[in-house]
Amino acid sequence: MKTKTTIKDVAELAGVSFKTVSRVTNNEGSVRKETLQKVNEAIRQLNYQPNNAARNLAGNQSYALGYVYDNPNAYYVLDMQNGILAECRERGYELVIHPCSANNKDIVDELATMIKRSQLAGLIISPPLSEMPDVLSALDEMKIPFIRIISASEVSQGSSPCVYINDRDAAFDITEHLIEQGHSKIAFLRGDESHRSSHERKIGYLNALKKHNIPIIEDYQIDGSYSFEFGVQGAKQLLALPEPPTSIFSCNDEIAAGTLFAVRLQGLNVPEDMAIAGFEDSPFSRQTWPMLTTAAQPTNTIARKAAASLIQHLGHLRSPKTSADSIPHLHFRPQLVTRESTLTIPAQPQHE
Amino acid sequence: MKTKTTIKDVAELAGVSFKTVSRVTNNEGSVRKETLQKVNEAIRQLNYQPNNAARNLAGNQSYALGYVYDNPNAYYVLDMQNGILAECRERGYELVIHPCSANNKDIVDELATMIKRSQLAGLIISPPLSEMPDVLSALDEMKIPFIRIISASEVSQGSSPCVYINDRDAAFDITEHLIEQGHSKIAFLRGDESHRSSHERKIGYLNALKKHNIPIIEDYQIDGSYSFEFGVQGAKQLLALPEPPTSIFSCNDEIAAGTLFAVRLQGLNVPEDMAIAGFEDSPFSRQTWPMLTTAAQPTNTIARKAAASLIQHLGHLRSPKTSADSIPHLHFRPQLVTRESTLTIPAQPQHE
DNA sequence: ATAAGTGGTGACAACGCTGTCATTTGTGGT
DNA sequence: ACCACAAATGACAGCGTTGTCACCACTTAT
Repeated sequence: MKTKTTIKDVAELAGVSFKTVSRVTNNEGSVRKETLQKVNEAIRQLNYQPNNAARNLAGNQSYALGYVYDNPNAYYVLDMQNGILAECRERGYELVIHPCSANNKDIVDELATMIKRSQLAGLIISPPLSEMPDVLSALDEMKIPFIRIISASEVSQGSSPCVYINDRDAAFDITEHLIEQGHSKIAFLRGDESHRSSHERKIGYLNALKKHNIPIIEDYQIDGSYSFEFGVQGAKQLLALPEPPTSIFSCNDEIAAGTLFAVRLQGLNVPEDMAIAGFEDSPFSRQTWPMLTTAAQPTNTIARKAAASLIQHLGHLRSPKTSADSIPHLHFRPQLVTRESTLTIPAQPQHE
Repeated sequence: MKTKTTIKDVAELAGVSFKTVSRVTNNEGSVRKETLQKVNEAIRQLNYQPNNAARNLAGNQSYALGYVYDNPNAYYVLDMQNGILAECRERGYELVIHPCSANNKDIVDELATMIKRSQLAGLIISPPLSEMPDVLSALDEMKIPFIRIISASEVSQGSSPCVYINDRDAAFDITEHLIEQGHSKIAFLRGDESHRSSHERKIGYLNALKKHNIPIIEDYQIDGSYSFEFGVQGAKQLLALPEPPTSIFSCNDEIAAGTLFAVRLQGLNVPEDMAIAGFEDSPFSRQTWPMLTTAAQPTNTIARKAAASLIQHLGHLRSPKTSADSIPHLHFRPQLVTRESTLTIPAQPQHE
């Protein structure tokens, strides 16, 4: 790794004091154009990279974000991670990832320790942790800035900045799509209790039924978890009903894959005998036969925007002159993606 | 975040000099038991966490590892990541993840910049980057310690420390399993050219055929990529042959899922008309119908061991007295997991 | 001409820790 | 009891930055 080039080497080459170099690297302003150019040239020549450790130490601040999650969905996590990372790289931040268990009793202590240890400047939190009141209040108390991704159809309990995912209306769209396909016996397999998304999606489902005056049947609604296994089990339960549904809206693609599995195992055809829809547009919704109708959300973009928003906020904290102190709220609504698993009437022109 | 507790606070409470506290936190030895207890007690009481920035700066070293990957398999990446992270947390290291593109022309520069920027102490590299000679030699030149996960059946080109995954013999096992099920027309769908694993698995496949004196048919071997789409396309190609195979060994589960999809689309039954095996034991090998026979590797454990090994090596670099300077080699052999997609003759007792 | 800014720059302390080396304390051999 | 030597501890100088404050060279207003 050659001999380390420090700020002083740059200063010498540029013929200025090392403090001036610091001014340049930090965009502090009040540097003459001429000087600025000399310094930048020197930086380029020496391929100088400020030492983060020294920076953090001297500035008593940190350029590291944390991503906290507890999510079984590998695709989702990786999408989030990559999105955040892209933004971090661009803005000169580090990313510390922190997988953890939401039902760990000491989750709050764990987070506190981790924030301290890694000297984090801010946190990005995805569901279900982002929806746990005790975690949020603890974080508030620690006075660590954070942004969270949550499932909600509208801005809710004021306080902390959020990225809102409108699962409710997206689920409404899916249900309405099933109705348009001629279904009135539509079942719903709900995901984890602890994820607000599962409730939101259910509300969307119910709203669509109500709007179209379709009777709501208790037996068609089964609560479970975001897993393949539940999809299998839920489908079996539905098929055993005296009057089984003709379509099943599963709360995510994993459940839907299980549903599909079980339905086909019974010798039924999809979508003719049973239409099946998922949610999330995870890769394996495209790897089933037939492919699954689902709702797509731009997870990577969501993550990037969340990170960008947080970083911007941190910047404001540092220079209190521009006290646009609040992080703006962001909204996303997953988009319906229709595929073979629900298309009984002739397919309309597709966009995929 | 309260008032920061520093090493001096601890020293004062324990009634020793702050250097002694440093000795304790760094396990330097030559501290009396009695003193050690006092200090530890003080650390506990104050919930003291050494400041990493200061540590790195003063010691001119770093407690951060990098995980470099370019892999489309979310489950694999996350497993690796979690394994490494577990070890890092335990040993007081940070983890910097670095997804990148192996066919990026400037990959070497990119890594150099990243290593410098994040002040990394060592690297963990997974395929296919871990198998690219130019990347390795560049890393060697930078003198950054690293450990890599590679596909190989035996210790090869000496140099840098590796974790060896014996894909070859595992593929042999799978092929032999198909043979035991009565197949002699066994096709092989190979994954990416750039992943050595795809070649190793093919060699294993060929070895098994040879051992059992089964003729090797060129048309049964198709090269492609580790993707669902290739599985679909490859299967179609095989089924169009004048004399199609009776079983297909797909180079990983994703390909196998595609294969399954295409085979069933043709109205064939699995495993009766066509047996299908995958590789990797990724979750969705359990989410197909029927479930896929595959080979399982303990990715999480592999990752942990790799990280542990690297960290140990870094420790040795610091204290050159114990100059066990070489990182030991580690070997893993994926294990055959038989499931319905290949079981034509009555199932033997299962362990899952 | 003189006082009062203002933008640009530099000197220097401080951040919390590790490395080095000097110093103190304890131990065993005589 | 004494010395020699090792073990335990402390004093202090950095590590590469940022923050603070002082300073200088100009303007601009008097």
